[in-house]
Amino acid sequence: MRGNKIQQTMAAKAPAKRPRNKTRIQKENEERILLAALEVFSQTGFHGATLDKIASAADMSKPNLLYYFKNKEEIHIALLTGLLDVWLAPLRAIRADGDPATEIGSYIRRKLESSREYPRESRLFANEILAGAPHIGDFLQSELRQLVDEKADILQSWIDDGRLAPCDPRHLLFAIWSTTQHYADFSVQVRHVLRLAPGDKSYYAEAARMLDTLFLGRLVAPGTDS
Amino acid sequence: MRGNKIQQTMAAKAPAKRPRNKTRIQKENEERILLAALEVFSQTGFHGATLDKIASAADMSKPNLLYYFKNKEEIHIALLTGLLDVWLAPLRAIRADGDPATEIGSYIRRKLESSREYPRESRLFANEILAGAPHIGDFLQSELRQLVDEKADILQSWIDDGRLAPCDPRHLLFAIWSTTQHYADFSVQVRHVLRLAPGDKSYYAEAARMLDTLFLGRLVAPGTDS
DNA sequence: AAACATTTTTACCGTTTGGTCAAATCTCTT
DNA sequence: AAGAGATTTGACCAAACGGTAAAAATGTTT
Repeated sequence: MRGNKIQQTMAAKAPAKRPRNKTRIQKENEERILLAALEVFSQTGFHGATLDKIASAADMSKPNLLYYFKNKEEIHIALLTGLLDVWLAPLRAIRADGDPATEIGSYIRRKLESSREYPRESRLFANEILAGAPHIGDFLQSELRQLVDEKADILQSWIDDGRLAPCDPRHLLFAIWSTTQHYADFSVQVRHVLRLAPGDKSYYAEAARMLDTLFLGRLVAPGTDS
Repeated sequence: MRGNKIQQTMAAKAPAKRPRNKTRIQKENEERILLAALEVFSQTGFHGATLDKIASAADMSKPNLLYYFKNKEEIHIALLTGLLDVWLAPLRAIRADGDPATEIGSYIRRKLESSREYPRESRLFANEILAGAPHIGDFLQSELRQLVDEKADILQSWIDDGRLAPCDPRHLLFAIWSTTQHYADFSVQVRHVLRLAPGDKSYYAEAARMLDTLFLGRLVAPGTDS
């Protein structure tokens, strides 16, 4: 009841105006706009982004931009919904019949890879969640929750088999999400602490090592606690 | 050369207008404004916040608000700089002569407590970092970096003593920051996944257990990997 | 209670912003 | 090459926004 605006408008106009196949120009320009919007939204957030900035980033006039998307919100929603499948792909890939260490390790590597390759998408998502998820509340409650339920069951079965330490599987996922996405969302802080130049992404190698130790190894040496 | 605007303006006006002690009303109203601004900024980010919203949240007229802070940016900076000491307090408390497990465990608990008690502050900070830290870049490069250097040395000494697994100490801190702050910054997502109502913070108990297992215990059972 | 400083309000201003409209131009099909 | 439909543009608008000026009201001090 919250994130279905696209479908509503589509459905409402369906009888009056048939969808028509997309033109070459249409496809090209929509792609250009979404690319420009990703850049702008991820840098300044929804409210900080202006149609003028997006239009100029897409090398296009503002009215022309609004010929393809009827308003700013629609661009934002189009970006987010387009992102969600890619976002969930690493989690979907977890297999119940795999080895826990292997599966979790691969998942972490995929999420970390995702942070390194798609930092703008990560920040777009982070901005949306921080703002209270006004556009993807539905997704969180349906698709995401269902997928998490599924995968949590797998993790739970591993726990029941004694192959994974007893813990709340969902919180384990939170830990993986937060640590991996941190490197995209808080990259400015990471770079300042590590004294790296703006473009430098060399820290990802060390990050992978750290997360391996944390999730697959043992951090604190045994015997030190009383 | 980036976050010293307050001092500049203060210094510039110093000879012309002495600082004068703050009035009762002044102190009261500045506090009211900062409280209201925290609420608004943390909900909508810097650009999404408007002076009208802040003023009305502070139950005050806009010009009256601008009598106490000369513009929107100054309110934002005042909030952030006021936050930073509180933000670093948990890290400062790490002692070199303590037990690694105890010290790290306490640090995690303090950071988690911080997320639960000050979620708005956490989101304010997250928003600022996501936006590229335009107002606290200096802080990240100086105070934060120096403190991290200090504490990283402590962690490194524990590693050298074999009391902590070999890892990059700074990345260990990143992992603690991200996992603990996640519960404040991404609380909407956490709640949706866990099927909890908006105000419900009951997940913090389970979060603490998870992070203990992760950072102080061993997640994946030994012997499962080939 | 007079005198002074502080605080608050009313009215306003220039700019930015999201968005519209109709005319002009371009593209594709026949 | 003509016509229809798709695309692009320039001119424009109302609302929202950050901020100002000066007068009015209030508080404080003597």
